[in-house]
Amino acid sequence: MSPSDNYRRIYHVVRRIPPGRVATYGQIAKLAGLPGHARQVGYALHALDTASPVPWHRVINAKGRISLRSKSGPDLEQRMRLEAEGVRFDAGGRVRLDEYGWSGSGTRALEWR
DNA sequence: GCAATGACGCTCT
DNA sequence: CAGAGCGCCATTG
Repeated sequence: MSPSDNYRRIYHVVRRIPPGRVATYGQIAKLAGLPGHARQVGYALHALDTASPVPWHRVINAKGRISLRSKSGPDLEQRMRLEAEGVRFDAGGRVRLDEYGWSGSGTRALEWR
C-alpha cells in the first residue's frame, strides 16, 4: 500500500473542516479512519507546506493549543490565520474547543460570520 | 530489519 | 485549570 494514500485521507478530512472552526488531531484521525493515530495525522500535516491547499492551520491538538513543530515561523502564521477566521485565543494562546471545536460538540450558533 | 523520533491523546498530580 | 508522564503507532535513519 502506498502510505501517501493515508495522508490523502487525512488531507481530505482537514479540507472538510468548516471555516472559523478548529479540529483536533484525534478528531481528524478518527474521521480519516485512523482512530487513535493522532500522531500520524500530525506527521501528515508536517509533510505539508505552509502554502498547501489544505487548511492545516485549522488543525490543533486536544488541548486547544497550536502544536509547535520546530520554529516559531509557521506557528505564528497559523494563529494569525485562525484569528482571521474569527477564532479567539486566550492569554495562554489556547482556543475554546468547547465552542470552536468541530462537530459542533456544543456551540455552533456563533457561526463564522 | 532494528532503533529512535515525533504538528498527539489521555490520566494523574 | 495547568503541567508532567506514559502509551500507541507510523515514518525515517
